[in-house]
Amino acid sequence: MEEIDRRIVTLLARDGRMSFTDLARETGLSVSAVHQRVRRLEKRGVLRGYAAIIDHDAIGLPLTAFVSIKPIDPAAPDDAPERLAHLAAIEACHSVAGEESYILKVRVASPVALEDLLQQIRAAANVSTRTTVVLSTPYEHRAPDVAPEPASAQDGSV
Amino acid sequence: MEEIDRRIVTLLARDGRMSFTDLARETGLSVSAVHQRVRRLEKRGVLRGYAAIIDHDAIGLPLTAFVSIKPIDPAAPDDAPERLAHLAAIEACHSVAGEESYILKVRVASPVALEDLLQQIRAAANVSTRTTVVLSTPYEHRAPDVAPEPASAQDGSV
DNA sequence: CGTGAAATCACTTAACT
DNA sequence: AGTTAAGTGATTTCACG
Repeated sequence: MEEIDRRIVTLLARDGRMSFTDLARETGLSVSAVHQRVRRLEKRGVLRGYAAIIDHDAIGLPLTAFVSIKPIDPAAPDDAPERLAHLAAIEACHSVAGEESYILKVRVASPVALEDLLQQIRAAANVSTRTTVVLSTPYEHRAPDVAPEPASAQDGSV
Repeated sequence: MEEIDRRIVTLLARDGRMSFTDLARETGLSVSAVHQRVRRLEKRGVLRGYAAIIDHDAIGLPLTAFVSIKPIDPAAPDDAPERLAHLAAIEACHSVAGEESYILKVRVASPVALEDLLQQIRAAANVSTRTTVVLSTPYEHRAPDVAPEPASAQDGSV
């Protein structure tokens, strides 16, 4: 991926609703050239989608936590992500190296809701849990520095 | 926050570039009524912004990790977030309950880049670090279920 | 891959319930 | 807060270099 695509990705990471007109101005290309590149980046999966950044306090989910999980039966097939996918409180699921097998990021309304969620997680995936409660979030969702890296496409499209 | 605002927030959390026209269709309101509500939600800070969701593999940052940090000198003032803010590899910084004081989410190009980043973190914030490397991410950035919660605004605006 | 132009559609404001 | 209407500006497609 070269210079202009990187610039487009950076700009959209910082403002997902930036217009093609503004992207064109910032990149020095014509509007339709930018349009073409954005569609290509979307199709290649470099731009995976767009999301509003929400204030979770304002929508009644003020409690964030990281939940590390470990299988009760280490011999059982590890399908925890699928078993947990129906729980809307789980925002993210990362498979990790170390003591535990996954780290979940969860958002709930209250301590009681967290307690309830943990029970659901343990029951659904047959795991033990270790929970780290977030007290405050100095920053989050910072856009990456898109550097001039290899970035070979996995899907063969170009 | 009532029904329609919650619906708007939900829709924009799932597709941050959804047009006002589509939002109007989905909510049963006129385009300008939706427009008005979105602007109000932005000003109240419920909608904090918009971002493209990026494939970090494609932009040369394929290594994600969680870095927990603990002050070397527990008596020193705790300004780790500001001291670390200049490091672009840090996507998020959460203050947490438990053994450590913060959990950072970081994105880097390689194991060596991670090693280098950890040294920078330790030096900049005078902390020890404990790192959990992400092996894969079954899911991330899932939009919340915006439920009918209190959601009292903190800024007094209505 | 790029451009410019044309048609369509979305955004934004205003005047008015 | 909502509506419709009207003007402006953005998106999208197309023909072409």
